[in-house]
Amino acid sequence: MASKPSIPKGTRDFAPIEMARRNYIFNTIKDVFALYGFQQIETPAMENLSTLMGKYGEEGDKLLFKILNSGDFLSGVEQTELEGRNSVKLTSKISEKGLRYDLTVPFARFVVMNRDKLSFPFKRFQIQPVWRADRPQKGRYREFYQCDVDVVGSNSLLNEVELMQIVDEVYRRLGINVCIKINNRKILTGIAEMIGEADKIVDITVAIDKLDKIGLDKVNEELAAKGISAEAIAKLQPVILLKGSNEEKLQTIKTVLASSEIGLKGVAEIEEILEFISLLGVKTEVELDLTLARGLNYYTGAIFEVKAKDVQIGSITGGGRYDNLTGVFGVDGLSGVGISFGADRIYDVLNQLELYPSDLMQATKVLFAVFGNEELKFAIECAKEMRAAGIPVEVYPEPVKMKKQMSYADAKNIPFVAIIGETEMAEKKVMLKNMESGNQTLCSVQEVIQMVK
RNA sequence: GUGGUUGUAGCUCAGUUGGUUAGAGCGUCGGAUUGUGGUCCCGAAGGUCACGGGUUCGAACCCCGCCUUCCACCCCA
Repeated sequence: MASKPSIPKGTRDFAPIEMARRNYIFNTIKDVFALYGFQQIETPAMENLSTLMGKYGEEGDKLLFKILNSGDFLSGVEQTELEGRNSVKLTSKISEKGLRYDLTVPFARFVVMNRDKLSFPFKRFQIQPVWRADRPQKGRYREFYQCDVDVVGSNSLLNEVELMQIVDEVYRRLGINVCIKINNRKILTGIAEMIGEADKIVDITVAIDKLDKIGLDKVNEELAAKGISAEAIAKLQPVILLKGSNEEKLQTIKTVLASSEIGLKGVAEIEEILEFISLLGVKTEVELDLTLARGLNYYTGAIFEVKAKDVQIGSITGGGRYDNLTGVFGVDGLSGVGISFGADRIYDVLNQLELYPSDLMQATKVLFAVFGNEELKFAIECAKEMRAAGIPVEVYPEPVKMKKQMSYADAKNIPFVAIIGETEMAEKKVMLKNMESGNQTLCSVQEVIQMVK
């Protein structure tokens, strides 16, 4: 007896209903991307480990899924190395490929390898699964999809503005109320300078990013634990607790950062972006949030995060500007800005709010139900004619009991059943039943096409 | 990676201090109805109680291990 089948921890199957919903999300996003001239690319599921290692920090390296070399993967390993039991060292000998951890690093690699063919600014989007050997939780998987959209090779803030228009449009189409939070890494850097802890910028941002979640006291505790001076923490308080409209916040922060060149640059960038946003009449609420840091420390300019207003869930979209995207692969001077839509979380939000269009699962329009093999032949000819007219139809493949065939149509939410028996076939017609009303009429295939179109 | 939690029919779950043959609802299949689904009625099939050890006369239940689920950290989408 075979044992019960299973799938690896943190992975999922997607049944038809889930695929219909996921495709609805992906298609909505793709349609909007296309409106702004973004082009789709794909990269391999696996990359060379040399491409991936060291790009996500020490923690990230641990979370990479590594692929065992093919064939006799131990052939190049000495006995002493095996006995040494040094996993990290051994890994590099027996594995040279890994599953991608995100879409940004493979994209940077792609840009470097194809820079002769690309014209810049290059606007690309990419929707593919990524893998992380993290411990799964609700809404956290070992295989999940990212939807990345980036512009590389342009420093213009117009790119930031376009990305926010895209966010605005995508969520308008999906019917989700959201708030876009923005910040700027340069402002954070300026703040760190002003409180005299410039070298602790990463620790500071990681700590204040948690304000929403753990509260002010815990944030201050964490700051102290990271070695930030009490004086610096005190100076930080007014910034963390900043309230009011975006204009008021900007005024306050300008005075705080008066002597920080980089800080004021960040403020100016935010001001320019907000100006465009109001000029374009973007309807989504845009809020300047100085506690927004996004742990990733490769951001260098604008930072975005999108939160659903009606559902308690983490951010559903995030991103920012990162200078020197391709520097690690030896090509300097290419700045990028991009965002990533969290498809799995958007899926959860749409589920909770029941915002899916009602006809998502209604693909087949007509089911042909027959009483015998002769009728079956007639049915497949009718089906061919209807498909040629662009109408999705199915033929029940066996002349089983009508009850069974009707149930099938019902379960699959097919709106019409074309019943064919001896009497119908004699007239070269079908008995078309409307499954919702229960009414049925005898009609020709051409008439059926007109009725269900 | 740390600490906790979960697993019983296809699904959602009951199951007494350890005691005969492990139950229900939904779903599936069949019948009522030999040309008609979604409601109602009748019936049936379906289980190595996640898996592997142990304790016991006896284990779904107690102990150990292991996998899985979910939760809080860490980190992150």
